[in-house]
Amino acid sequence: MATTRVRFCPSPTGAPHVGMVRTALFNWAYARHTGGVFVFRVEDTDAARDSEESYLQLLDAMRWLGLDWDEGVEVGGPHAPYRQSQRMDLYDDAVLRLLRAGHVYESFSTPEEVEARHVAAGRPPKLGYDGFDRDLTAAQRAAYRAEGRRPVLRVRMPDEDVAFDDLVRGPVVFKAGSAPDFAITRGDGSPLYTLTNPLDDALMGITHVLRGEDLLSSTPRQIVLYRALIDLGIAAGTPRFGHLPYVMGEGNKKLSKRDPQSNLFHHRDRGFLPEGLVNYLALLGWAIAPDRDVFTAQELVEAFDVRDVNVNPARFDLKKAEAINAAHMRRLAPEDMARRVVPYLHASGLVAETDFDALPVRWQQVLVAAAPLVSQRMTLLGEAPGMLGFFFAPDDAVPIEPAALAQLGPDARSVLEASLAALTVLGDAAGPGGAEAGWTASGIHDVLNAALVEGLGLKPRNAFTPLRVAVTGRRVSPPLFESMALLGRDASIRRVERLVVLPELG
RNA sequence: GCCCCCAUCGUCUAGUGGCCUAGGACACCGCCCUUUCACGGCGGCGGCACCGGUUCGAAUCCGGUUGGGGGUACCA
Repeated sequence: MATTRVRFCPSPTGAPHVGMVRTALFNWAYARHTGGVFVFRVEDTDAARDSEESYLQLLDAMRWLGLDWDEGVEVGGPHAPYRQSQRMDLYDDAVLRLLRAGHVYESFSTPEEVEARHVAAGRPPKLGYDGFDRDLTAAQRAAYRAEGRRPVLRVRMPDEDVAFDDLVRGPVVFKAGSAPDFAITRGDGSPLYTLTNPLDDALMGITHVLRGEDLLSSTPRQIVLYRALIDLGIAAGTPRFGHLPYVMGEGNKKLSKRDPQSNLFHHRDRGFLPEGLVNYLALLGWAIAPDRDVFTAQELVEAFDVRDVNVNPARFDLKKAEAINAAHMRRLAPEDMARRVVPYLHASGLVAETDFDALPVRWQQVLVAAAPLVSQRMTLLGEAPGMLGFFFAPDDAVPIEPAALAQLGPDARSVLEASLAALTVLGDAAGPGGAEAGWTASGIHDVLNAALVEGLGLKPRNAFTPLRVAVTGRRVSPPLFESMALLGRDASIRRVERLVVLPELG
């Protein structure tokens, strides 16, 4: 059996779109699942809309998500180059052969003329090209050229139904005459997507075309072009097509490029894990099992088959995406989590370094130790600064939320004073001879519990909330005693002392 | 206008004629756990668009209706 060859072939226009990424993901997963080849080609034939910046973003997106490709831009391969802007001679050659064989013809009609003919004949104006130039004589063509007109080349559509078996939708039939003869070049001779996409697929031996549903109705045209390419010996056969459901936004519309949620990098900036996004995107139109929806890319690859892809459009649901991401967050090993959090800490100005390895060892240790405390409390890495910021702030400058202060009762000061008295008797660390007196989470808990809950008869909630505010500045924080243990004895005590004397207190 | 696709809880989905008085997840609401917030556990809310057929039997098959979406470019 021939090797499966699939491709991802975006146009570099604008920022990477989550719908586009989902298409890339399914192609990648299918290639990996079948042991096939994943080709990454860039379709930059529209100079007016394409940009180098967008091309770079595409690479960035694919690499970030871990969607590696076997052939294509940057890595090369037997069918290089993989940017269509560098393949123009190939297109020119194919166009010539198509024209000589009579599969395409020169068309001089302007859109305005076509429309005028429809109107004159009492037809709706927007019917599409009418085949007017199909059988122009050489003399007529010469006359048009003499007027200064430059023709586009059109493919003759057959007067018969075009059918194919869609990998996700099953049999699809387009009625004869429903697609007009279509252009494959512009008037200046430059090739259009309608030519370059199927031609490159043929040239690159693509066996399975998995793409968005928006291209479903262009499939009969591509099949007809493919027949011509087969006739010319350029294509070995027609690929199998599979049309993936849309990714929808709010309302019932395709997720718009204008919507920030459509931008992959928007989600990365907020702190999505690539694992989380890959997992969530795979859920849009596919399911790994009836009762499970958290899985790794590897598990996706093992289970993925295009034939299992759903036909319905799927709405991008940020809440669900975040929940999936949170599940992956909890799976991260402490050091892994610590490393990933650093860029977000840096972005918030909490640390000067952008990279974990550049951090002072003391802070590396704090981060790794704090990771397990916060991993199940975070949905996105972007929450890390809020969650961990108090570790990095100077003791006398920990920001204290007004709301956190406001919730404290009138006895907060006395609670803090009692805490101080209890804490100061605690040693620096758990000594070999006196474990109960060490500055550890359990040591701190025991001594505080004895002083406040048992001693003063306070409810745990009332006893520990003032301390939490003193140490972290917030009403919500990582576990208090573990945080104090990590922060260290001196820093913890200084922070409590600071709050005690704060005039705003009670 | 014409062509094509689609239709299960609010959302993502499982379901390919009997295992379905329709399963899971997110969201939401209770309760439990608990030093906050979470995690976790338990429970609840909530759906086969409609009408006909086929069949002993239909969410599943067929036809239609309605409702969405896409295409109909010298964009991709």
